[in-house]
Amino acid sequence: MNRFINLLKALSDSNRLKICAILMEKPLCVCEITSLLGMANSTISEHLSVLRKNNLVVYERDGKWINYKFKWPDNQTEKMIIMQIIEYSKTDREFSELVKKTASVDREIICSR
Amino acid sequence: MNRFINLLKALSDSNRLKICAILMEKPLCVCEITSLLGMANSTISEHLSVLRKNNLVVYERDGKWINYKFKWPDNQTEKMIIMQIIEYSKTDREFSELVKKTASVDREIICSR
DNA sequence: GTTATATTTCGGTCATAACCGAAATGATAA
DNA sequence: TTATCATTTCGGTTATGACCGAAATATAAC
Repeated sequence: MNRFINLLKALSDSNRLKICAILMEKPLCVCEITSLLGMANSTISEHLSVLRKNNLVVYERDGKWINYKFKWPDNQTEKMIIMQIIEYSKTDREFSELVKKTASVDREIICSR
Repeated sequence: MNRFINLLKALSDSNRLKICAILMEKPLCVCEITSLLGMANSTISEHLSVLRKNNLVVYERDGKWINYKFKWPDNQTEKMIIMQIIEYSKTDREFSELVKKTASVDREIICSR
């Protein structure tokens, strides 16, 4: 029960919901997410830590970057609920534009300024 | 968007989720909810205030009591999401036992001790 | 090995939220 | 009008969470 409440809490933050939505588009490194959301990388890292603790993302190293990927829960009901929450949030304009921008983000340009 | 996030936040608290679940059973006064959840009535009142602000409950006076009722959102997607969240939370044992207890709660006995 | 750099951790600030008991409110009942 | 009692508001405490910049860590590139 508490596990489920924590899952809901993790999704009840617009920035984390945005991170989930863009990670559903494609795997991203912290730099890219930082650039897309316009926040400090430490903040993004902490959000990712919350999502990780709730098994909503996984990551794997790729050269000098770490790719974060969205991960659906095994439980079908939880999966359904999360799917609806994220899909519904995409009906928001700012939200959907962010998702659209995700396709063209390029770590080679963004990182190591 | 923020409206939806606030709705999720309102449901991301186990006590408020419990209140929603028991109000789906039948309308209850603050005393009854207080008794069922075992918390201070001021705390319950504040939780109800949050649910009210998010249009998840309505209330009407009934003699010396105020009956709180659960209210589904008009928006169908939101309704669906909330329905699944509450139904899923009822699969928790403690949660479902609380819901079961609701049927037999009686304000005449509980209130004005 | 040293440097560069992506990521995480840490210290700190600010805001918010859950909870309680007590006081205030407001409607009912006497 | 006064007393009663359900409910809300208030003051205060404690915990948590979002955010930042800076320091620490770890990996990769040289």
